[in-house]
Amino acid sequence: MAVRAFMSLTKALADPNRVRLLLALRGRELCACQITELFGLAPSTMSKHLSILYQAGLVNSRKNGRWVYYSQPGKDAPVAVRKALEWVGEALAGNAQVVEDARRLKELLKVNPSELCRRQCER
Amino acid sequence: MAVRAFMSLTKALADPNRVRLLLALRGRELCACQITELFGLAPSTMSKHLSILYQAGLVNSRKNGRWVYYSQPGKDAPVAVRKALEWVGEALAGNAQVVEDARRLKELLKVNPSELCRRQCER
DNA sequence: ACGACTATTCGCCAATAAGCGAAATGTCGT
DNA sequence: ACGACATTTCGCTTATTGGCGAATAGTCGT
Repeated sequence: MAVRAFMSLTKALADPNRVRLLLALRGRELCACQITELFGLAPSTMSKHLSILYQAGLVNSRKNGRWVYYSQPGKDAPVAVRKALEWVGEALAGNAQVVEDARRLKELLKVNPSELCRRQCER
Repeated sequence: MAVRAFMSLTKALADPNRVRLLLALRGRELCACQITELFGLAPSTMSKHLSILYQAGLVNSRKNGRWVYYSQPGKDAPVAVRKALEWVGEALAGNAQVVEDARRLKELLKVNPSELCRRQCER
């Protein structure tokens, strides 16, 4: 693996919001607006984060109409990526912030995604 | 593990020089001046990099007189640290830049460390 | 105690990255 | 075709990081 490519991985992991997002994606895919709401950032900011993770190969994206769904890469992902996700997952297992994120996400999933987008527009 | 502590790991890995250094430390300890010479950076710059790696727990340091030796942490290191080093090592195994570093390091080890320090002063 | 020497800390500048809002892109329903 | 809507791109500001040289700290030999 080229150093340059590896750095896109490490740099992608060098931001708390992006790391938290990777953990939130365990076991489910999330729409961009759900992710944006979860972190309370501007949609444009979140989009940038997602782009960085995508470039690094740390998330997959799937487009369905106007919605874009992000998810963890599967078994077909490069070893370095799988290792990275494994490392992040193990290191932050049971972490307070991550647990809290999971709790808030659970609530968020009850709300219609369209409602979330509306909230973001009102800001 | 706290997110904050984990970020000190990921941020430490988010620089190519620091990652290359971690690989150079495999199997041997190196004195600060040897490291500085290997990367061709200013001593103060290298010292900063070493401090960041040390804070993150990714390197050990041992002081012997005026020299400070840096090395890979051992079995007693936290799991997250060992995992990180393992990940870096596997991802960049056989990488051209890393191999070249190893070659240059081999030459460097033939030179008396004091000579290296003198070189750095002349700059 | 003093000068030579290795490494680190400090102060500064340039480059990179995170954040936002506004504008642009692409998609759906009518 | 058009307006509403979800997301991304662009332009900008602020914060962080990497780099250097000068000054400081700590250690050795004399």
